[in-house]
Amino acid sequence: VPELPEVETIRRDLCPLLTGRTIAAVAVDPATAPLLLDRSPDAFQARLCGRTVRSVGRRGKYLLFGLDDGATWVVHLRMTGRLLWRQRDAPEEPYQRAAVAFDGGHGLRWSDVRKFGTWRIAERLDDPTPALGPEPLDEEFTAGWLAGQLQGRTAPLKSFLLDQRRIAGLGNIYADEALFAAGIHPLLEAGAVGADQVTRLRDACATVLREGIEHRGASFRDYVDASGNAGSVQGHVRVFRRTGRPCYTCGIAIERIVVGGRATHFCPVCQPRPPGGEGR
DNA sequence: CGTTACCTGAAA
DNA sequence: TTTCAGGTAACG
Repeated sequence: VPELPEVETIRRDLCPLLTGRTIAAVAVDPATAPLLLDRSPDAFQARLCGRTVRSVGRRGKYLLFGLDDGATWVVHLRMTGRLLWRQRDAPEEPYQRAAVAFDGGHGLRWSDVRKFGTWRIAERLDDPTPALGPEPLDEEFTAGWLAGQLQGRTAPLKSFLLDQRRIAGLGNIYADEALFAAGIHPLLEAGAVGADQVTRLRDACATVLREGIEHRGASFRDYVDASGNAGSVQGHVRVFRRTGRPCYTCGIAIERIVVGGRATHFCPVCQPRPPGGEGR
């Protein structure tokens, strides 16, 4: 569900609401706790209560709540996780699995149909996230750097783009959209991307993610922002889930294949199959 | 590197 | 009833 633009939208919404607020209580559904938390619900609550939020950050698809004692509360929404800012006495959310009450009468509700989401606490000196590639909207994400990463890789380019250790934050929607914007077939071997294509690919990744943030994320299914409102990216995609519908550029029907176990959408004309073509 | 499992509900 | 879902970790 949430990729970089969705997580960034939530981060921007929550930053002014949470910064300076102090955690008053943490409640977690006991059946969900073993999947959600990195410790017992009691230990988690004890670790967070009384802490004040100093920063609300993001790294890839991880939300990072910086606490006043140097620790970081690390949240990953995975497929169906939602963080909603609600008044204390607001009714429980559908599939609400946890809640964090803050001073001031509001709190965060955690809703997660599939229970894949994770909360953990990273202490001051811990790495808050696993090893991730660069932020695609940062300066360090250059064509030269990307070319070096692509070098020698045999995986399909689509799979490369989804690998968070290479680039942090692209998911299935924006990977398909970036490949369309760059005019590259998703099955092209990563190491076979040409020098001119690398530059287009770098720019395409940054552009689709920036536009995704501008449209406040993609609500094809479960995603909503911290107020419960849908984004509008789904009204602007060129290929994602447009199987059989005409390409906005050339009019040919968009195709759907499976790459690395993920649904993949592309235009067979605007993203021509590479010569010597990958098959499957 | 590719495949599978994790969990649940909506859509086909 | 079966398939599919925007993510990742753990497999072989």
